[in-house]
Amino acid sequence: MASAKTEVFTQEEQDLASFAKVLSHPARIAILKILAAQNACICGQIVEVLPLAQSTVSQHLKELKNAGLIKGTIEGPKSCYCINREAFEKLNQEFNSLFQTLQTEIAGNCC
Amino acid sequence: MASAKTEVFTQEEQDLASFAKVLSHPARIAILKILAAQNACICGQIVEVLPLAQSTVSQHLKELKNAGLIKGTIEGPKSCYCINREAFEKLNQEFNSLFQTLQTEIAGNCC
DNA sequence: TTGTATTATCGTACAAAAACGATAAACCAA
DNA sequence: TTGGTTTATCGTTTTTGTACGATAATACAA
Repeated sequence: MASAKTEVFTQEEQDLASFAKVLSHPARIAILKILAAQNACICGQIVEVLPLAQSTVSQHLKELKNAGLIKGTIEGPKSCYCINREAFEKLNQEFNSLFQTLQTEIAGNCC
Repeated sequence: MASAKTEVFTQEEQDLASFAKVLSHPARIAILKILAAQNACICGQIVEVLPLAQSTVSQHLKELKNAGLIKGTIEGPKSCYCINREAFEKLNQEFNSLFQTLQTEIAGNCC
């Protein structure tokens, strides 16, 4: 937060940080699991399961959607959400790339 | 933040969210890369590279250390930090586990 | 058209994160 | 011991995140 002097960090670092931020709340992880496990794509079904107000769940869904991790379509008065597989494949790759970098490029630990 | 009603979410969800939160700032990702790439384990060297105040860098280092992602040892007046490989292996596994769950357990997309 | 159900958005309150300067703490060198 | 170097911590300010209730918007049913 604050200024963050975001200009200085690489695009990759900022992208990864943004994705991580979306995953940094247990409610959003729970929502993703719900979407993945069932066809419970309707917002109301998620509200029933989670102990959060409808407006709060809707807010989390919005963030997940803004990040591209889920897709949403309107079905009449209802809204249908589901996992965006392509996005997660990309995200998975980015994380793995970071992990590989961190684990392999160690020239020799000093601790 | 706020209450977060953390009691309701599973331990796995909370753990993953905590790890993600640590990675949710580009400065911390940059610090991890610096530690991995060089033997620049000294706090001062990181301060030189990043456009952040020394106190801010120290704060980020503390968070990384609290999360167990890096190890730190005191060398006289200096502090030496380095990547905790074991922690990253575990983190990598947890993320991969989540990604697999999200990508495989889709019973049939509705969007 | 009127009502009902569902979801999104607005406004607000509070908690947490991020940044910085200043200062304290720790250790080595002279 | 004194002074210099390095890092951690404290105090503060600003920004962001989280949560909720209330309300608006949307579309279907009667």
